[in-house]
Amino acid sequence: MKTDEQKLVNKTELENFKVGVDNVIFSVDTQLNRLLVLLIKRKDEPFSGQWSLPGTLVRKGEALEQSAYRILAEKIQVKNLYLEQLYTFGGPWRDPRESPDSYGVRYLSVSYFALVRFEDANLIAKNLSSITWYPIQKVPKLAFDHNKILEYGYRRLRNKLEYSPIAFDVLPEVFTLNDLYQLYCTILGENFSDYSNFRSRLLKLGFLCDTGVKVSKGAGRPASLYRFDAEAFAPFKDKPLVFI
Amino acid sequence: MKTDEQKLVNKTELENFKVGVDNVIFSVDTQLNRLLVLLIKRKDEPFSGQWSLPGTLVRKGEALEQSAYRILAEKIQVKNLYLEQLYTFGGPWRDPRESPDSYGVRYLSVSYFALVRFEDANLIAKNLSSITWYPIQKVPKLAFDHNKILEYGYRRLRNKLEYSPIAFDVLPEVFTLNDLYQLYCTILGENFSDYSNFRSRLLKLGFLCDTGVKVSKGAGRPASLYRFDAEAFAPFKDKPLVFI
DNA sequence: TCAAAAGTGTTAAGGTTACACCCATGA
DNA sequence: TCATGGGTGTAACCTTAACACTTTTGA
Repeated sequence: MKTDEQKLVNKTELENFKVGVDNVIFSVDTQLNRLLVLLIKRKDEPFSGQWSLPGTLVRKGEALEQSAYRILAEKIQVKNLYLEQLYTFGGPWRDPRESPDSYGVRYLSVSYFALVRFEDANLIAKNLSSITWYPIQKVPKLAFDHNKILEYGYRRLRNKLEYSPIAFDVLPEVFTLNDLYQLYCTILGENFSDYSNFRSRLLKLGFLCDTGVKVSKGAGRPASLYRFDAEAFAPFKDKPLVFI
Repeated sequence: MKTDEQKLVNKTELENFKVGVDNVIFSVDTQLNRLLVLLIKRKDEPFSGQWSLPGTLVRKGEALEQSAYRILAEKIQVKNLYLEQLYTFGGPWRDPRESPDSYGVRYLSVSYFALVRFEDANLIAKNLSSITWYPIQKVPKLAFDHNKILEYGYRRLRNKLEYSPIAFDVLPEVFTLNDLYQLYCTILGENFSDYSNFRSRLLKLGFLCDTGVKVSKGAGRPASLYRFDAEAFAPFKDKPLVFI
């Protein structure tokens, strides 16, 4: 039987942690106009066989962001991406392995949110049935608290898109204004803005430059290819800028 | 001498963590029109004697936010506050105790940002020279990476104030529109907006209700006391709302 | 020559800014 | 009666939203 003294000591005892990084990786399939999120089928316990966000535990000497890039690189080959820290979920009993019968340490998750270019993202997997792009509307029940993390990431994506130039990290070097508009529509939903108003707002900002090159898409007038001019954008950095 | 095999094993070894919570606690002295941040003088190694953000290590069974509230309650008595998670700093070598000669585990910090009502915040300390409100412009070099955390929190505070009703968590139950304006001025700097425009914008939104009660401040016309009407605000929740 | 896709222009409604001005009180 | 702080009004300007219209192409 424990004395009161012992109970007090137990109460103020520090928790030991393993730290994991979970990535919410988004991509936009511009052909089918679908917003996708990358999911992994777990092959180990806990939650073996269930879909989850791609994650990993942080290794000795590894920075958190480094860990996020590592897991990303293990799952997909990609040239262009945007990545930022999302939120930290660290309450007790997130992970069954916390049980004293198991490892007896708490599992904290630092989540990151990424947007990658769909066209040049190659999935890496021994068997491709264990990794897939899921349309955001069709995501099933995920392992751990990953549905909550995903929801959080989705909200952040929509906000970021409205007042940051992250779209250009994920579009090809040159793109038509319609490509850009479609990307916004896919993520924010139709009728977030009229095309012609979107167009004039973006052009007025002055950091999209017309390359002069035209590209034809079946019938209809050919579209100009534009380029994002990072230098012309510089003055807007850290300023509240609205794209929609 | 290590074999290549051993090196590889070491490389993929998981890190063990202690998790700390560090709070960036802001307050506004409306008398002197100063934005203040709560700092603690450390009395233990490492960085003994240096100023730091109030922080603590997470205990067994304790949620992160719970930990943030605990350290806050240990340092100040306060009735009204706003608190949210800020960012997680978890790179290697943030803390000298990570050294193998010391505890040999990594110290990760989940930071929280809080805004408290200055008037009813009583500092708790055995000796008051070890805890103090610092004007934001005069903050010295802090322990660990706390200056970086503070800077991050300061940016978040300014953003939050512009499009969230956090000011009302920190104002008295009833307040004059000038009190509100002064709060905004102190945090965002003068000339963020004309008083009369600020006034009409806020009143048009319709969630500030005039109590009819007047209060006099020396010479001059008495001001109406207003109350924040949380119910009338409800429809604006989760909508992008701009106060400035 | 017609439909499709790209791109331009117009207009009404509403918001923002920078003020000038009126009101109520204490000294 | 005047200085002080509170409160109202307004005209010029800018932004937004909706939609009509022109241009350039392939079939």
